[in-house]
Amino acid sequence: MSTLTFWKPGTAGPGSTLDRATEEEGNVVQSAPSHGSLSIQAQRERLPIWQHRQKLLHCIEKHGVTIVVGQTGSGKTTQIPQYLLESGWASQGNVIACTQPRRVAATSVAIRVATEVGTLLGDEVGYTIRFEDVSDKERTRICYMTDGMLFRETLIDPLLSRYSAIMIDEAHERSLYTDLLLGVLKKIRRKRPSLRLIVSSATLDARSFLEYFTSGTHPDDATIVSLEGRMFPVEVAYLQEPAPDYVRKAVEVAWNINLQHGAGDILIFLTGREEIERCLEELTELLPTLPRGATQIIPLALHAGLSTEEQLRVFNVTERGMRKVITATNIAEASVTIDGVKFVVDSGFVKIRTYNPTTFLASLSTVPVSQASAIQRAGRAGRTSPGICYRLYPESVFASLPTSTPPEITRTDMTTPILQLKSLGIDDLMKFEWVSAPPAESILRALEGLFAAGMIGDDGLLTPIGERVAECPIEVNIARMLFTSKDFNCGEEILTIAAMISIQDAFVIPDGAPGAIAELERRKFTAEEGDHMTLLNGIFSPHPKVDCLYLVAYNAFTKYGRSSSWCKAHALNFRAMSRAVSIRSQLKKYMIRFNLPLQSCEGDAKRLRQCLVSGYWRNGARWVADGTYRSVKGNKTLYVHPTSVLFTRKPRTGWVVFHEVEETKRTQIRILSEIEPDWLLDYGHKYQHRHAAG
DNA sequence: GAGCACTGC
Repeated sequence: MSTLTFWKPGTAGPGSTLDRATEEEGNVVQSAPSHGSLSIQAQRERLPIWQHRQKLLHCIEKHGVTIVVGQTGSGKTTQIPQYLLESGWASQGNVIACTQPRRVAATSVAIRVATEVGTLLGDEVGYTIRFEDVSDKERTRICYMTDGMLFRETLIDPLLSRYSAIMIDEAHERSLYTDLLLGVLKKIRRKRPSLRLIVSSATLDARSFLEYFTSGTHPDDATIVSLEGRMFPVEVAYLQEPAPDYVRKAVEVAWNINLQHGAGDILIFLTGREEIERCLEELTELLPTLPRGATQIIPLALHAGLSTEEQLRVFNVTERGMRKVITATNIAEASVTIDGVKFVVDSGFVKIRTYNPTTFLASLSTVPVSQASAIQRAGRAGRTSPGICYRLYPESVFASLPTSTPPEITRTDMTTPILQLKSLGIDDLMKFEWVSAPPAESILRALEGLFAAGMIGDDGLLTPIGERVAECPIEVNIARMLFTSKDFNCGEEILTIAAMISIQDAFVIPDGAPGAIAELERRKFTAEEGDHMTLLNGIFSPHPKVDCLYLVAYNAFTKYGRSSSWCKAHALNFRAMSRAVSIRSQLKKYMIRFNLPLQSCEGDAKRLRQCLVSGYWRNGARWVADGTYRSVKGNKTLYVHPTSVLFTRKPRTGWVVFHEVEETKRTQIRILSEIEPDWLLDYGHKYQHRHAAG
C-alpha cells in the first residue's frame, strides 16, 4: 500500500466555511420534559441562536423577507417558529408554517418542538405530510410540513391566508416545490404584504435569494441575518494528483486512515450501488492483511436500494477497537445523518438526473459535485467532534467546480408543475418570477404536451378536465388514465396500477445468489403480456385473466394481510407496498370526488390495456428483429430495461407502450405493456380531440 | 442476457 500524499491547506479553520447539516438542529432537548418547562427554557437559552432572538424578531417585523444563513446546530429550524409564536405572530387564529424538503425532517422537528413548547403533538405544534395530518385546524399554531404540502395548499387557498409567517427551510437545496413556493410566495406578498417570509439558506446561496426578493420590490423588503453554528472544525485535505480510479483510491485512503488515526467512523461518498459494491469488495479483500492490534474495520453499505433493515445497520454502535467504514451514495449528504463519523472521503462525484425536453429523455449521469455539496459532505465529519475530510481530487479542481447544483426545476419535466401553476391562475408563464427559470424549451414542451392531452385549450387556459387533473397528486398521463377508465370500465384496476407505478422499486432484487432467488419470486407474478399486464400464472389474483405484474403483486399483498414477512418471502419491498396502499386510497378519494366509477374490468385484459394507451399514447414503440424497439415518435432505438418481463420476449403484436424512458449507458424503457398498434390512434388522439374540443 | 442518485404531492 503506497503512502498517500495529501496537501493540507495551512489555514484550515473550515468550521467557518462549513455548511449546515440538515434535519438535526443539534441541541436537542434530550429528555422528555419531566423536569418541567423551566429546564427546557434554560436549555433553549443556551442555544447559539438565542442571542440573536431580538435581532431576528426585529428583522422579521421590519422586513417582509428575512434570509437566515444558519449553520449546523444554530437551532434555526426549531427556534425561529417558537420565537414567532412567543412574540404573538400566531395570535388571532394565525398559523406559523415551516417547510422542509423531506418528510422525516418535518415530523422529527415537529416532535421536538412540541416537547419544547410543552404541548401534545398535533395540538399547538403539529405537522402535515402526505397521508399524515397531525395538526388541528383550530388549535395548531406552529405547523411543520413538506414544501410539497404547502404548495398543494396554494391550490386551495391561493393567498395562504391562514399563515402570518412562513419559513422555507433548507431553501438552498432548491427542491422543485421550494422553488415553486418561493415564486408563488413572492406573488402572494404583493397582494398580502403583511405575510412574513423567512428563507433559510446556506452561505453560498444567500445572496441570490436576497437579489430575487429585492428585484422589482422595495430594496428594504428583504434582508440577511447570519447565525453561528455549533459545528466542530473539519480539516480538508486534497489529493495532489487526480485519481484515475476514485473507488480504488477511496479504499486506499480509508485503509490508511484506519492505520494512522484513532477512533472515529469513516464515511465514503461514491455515486451508486455498483461502485459501493466494488469498494466494499476491495476493502473486504484487504481485511486479512490488517496488522495485529490494528482497529478492526466493519464495512457497510448505504444507498436507497437497501431495505430499511439494511439501512439501519449503519447506526449500530461499534465496540471498542472497531471502526465502521460506511460506503454511501448521496443519501448520506442530507437525508441520512450518522453521528460518530469523524472522517469523510469524498469521491467528488454524484449521479444526477436531468431531463432533456427536446427528446423527452430523462438521463442519469455521473458529474462532478458542486462546491456546496463538497462542503456539505465535509460537514458530515464534524457533527460530534472535530474531523477530517479527504477530497479525492486536487484543490485546483475544487476551485473549478460549479458553486451549486443546478436547481431541480431546471432539469425536470415541467408538465405537472405548469399544470398546477395554471390551476393557480398563473397563465402567463413567461411573466412568472422564477427563482431560476426552467429552460424555455422545457416550458414550451410541457405546454405542448398539456395541450395534446386536452388539459389546456387553444386559449392556453385549463380545460375542465385539466382543472381536475391539476388537483390529482399524480403524473398527468396517469391521471388521464384514471379519467378515461370510465370508458373502459376498469377504474379499480387502473387505480391499483396508478398506485403501484407511483412507488419506486416494488420488487427488491439483491445482488448475487439471493438476487437470483428473488428474480424467481418476481417471475411468479409475471407472464406474457408485459409489466402492466401479464397473463395467467396468477395464483394470487382474483381475476386470472388480467394478471398484471402490479395488480397481482398488489392484490396478493393485501390478500396476505399486508405482512412484511410475506413481502420478504416474495421479493417485495414492504415499505413500498404499504405506500402503494396509501396512495391507492388517496387516489380513490379523488376518483369518488370526480364521479369516476370504480368498476372492475372483471378479467378483460384488453380493455385495461386500451385504457393504458389513453395515458401512454405518446410512449409507443415497435419491436425490431434485433430485440430492441423503435420509438413511434422519433424512431429512436430503445432497449428494454432488464427488470421488465418483456426483457427476453417479443410481444405477440410487436407493439408496446412504456411508462418511462431513461438514458443511462443505453436508452432504456421501463414498465411496458403489449398493445395493438391501432390503439395508439384510437385511444390516444381520439381522446386528445374529444377533450381538447370539450 | 443484464441493472437500479435522491426527494415530494
